Amino acid sequence: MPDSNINELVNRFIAVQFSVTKKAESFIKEEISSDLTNDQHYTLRYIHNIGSCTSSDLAEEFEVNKSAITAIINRLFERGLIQRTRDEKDRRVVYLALTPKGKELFLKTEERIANLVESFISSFEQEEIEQFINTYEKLNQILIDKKQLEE
Amino acid sequence: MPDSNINELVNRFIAVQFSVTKKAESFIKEEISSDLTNDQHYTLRYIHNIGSCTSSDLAEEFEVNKSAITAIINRLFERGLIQRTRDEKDRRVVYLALTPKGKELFLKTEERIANLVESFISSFEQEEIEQFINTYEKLNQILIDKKQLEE
DNA sequence: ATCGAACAGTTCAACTGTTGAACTATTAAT
DNA sequence: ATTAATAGTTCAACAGTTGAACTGTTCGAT
Repeated sequence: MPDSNINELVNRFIAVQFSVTKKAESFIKEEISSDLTNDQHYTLRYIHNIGSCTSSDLAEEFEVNKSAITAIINRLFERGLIQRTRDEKDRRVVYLALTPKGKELFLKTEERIANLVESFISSFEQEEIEQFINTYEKLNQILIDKKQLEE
Repeated sequence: MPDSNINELVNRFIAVQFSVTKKAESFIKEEISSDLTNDQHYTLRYIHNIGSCTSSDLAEEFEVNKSAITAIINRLFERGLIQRTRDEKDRRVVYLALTPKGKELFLKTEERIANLVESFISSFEQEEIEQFINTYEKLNQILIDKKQLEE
């Protein structure tokens, strides 16, 4: 790629990534804040999609310390949205899963978010948005690979 | 767009947007956390790019309450990175600008971030990344329009 | 078989960022 | 002139985060 353009592309990318992220977070918050914070929703989403996981899994996925996860899980646990189950074979491990109440609340908020996202992306031609998501997923893979190189 | 695909696109979009954002934030933090938090950097960036602005401008741009901006600005002010100047015509208004020290620190951290972003996007063919950023900017405009409809 | 290292998770203090209400100071409106 | 509105700050309360210290458990090398 010629150097003449790459700085401009980098700056455009930084600006648009920042702006879209801020606005998307703000729309999601508007939609769900009466029920959950955004981070609480993302936590429920991860556990729901994977079925059951540990604090360490979440810490790795969200790239934060385990103690940050403990704090989030404690709040969800106190509200009866998450259950903790000790592994009987390795008693250090605690499995996290959604309670029925947690699952119900998650599905409700996730549906609102999906409707929101659909209202945005349905403005595009299917081919354009598919190409966009394909490139976005490639970028994600590049980030994952770079992360693993660090370890 | 046919309904059969749109749910899948929505889910892929939600997943990849979340994952890229988390990882990007984490890389940036790794790069600059010895000097600034990410939010502090974004604050300096906005003020630097626009030259001079008010707390209210920042609150609108970042979609948070003005008191959240006061807290961030206080920390940057105490470190001598930002200066406050009262408007002599309308003495309610306070203009924020970077001090030389603030500008120097900002340029240093911004360069590190630009190098990071460049290392990611230079993996792509120029045409693909340009198309990606074009669509991303369209999406940004859709979010801006939707935001304005709410007001 | 034991004992020290490694691991999973928690607790705690300290910090950043956020909200929303109450407040100060100033300007605008009628 | 009095009332409204505006710009910004302060404060208490909360969510999220870090990093160190801790508990309890398992693994591994001798």
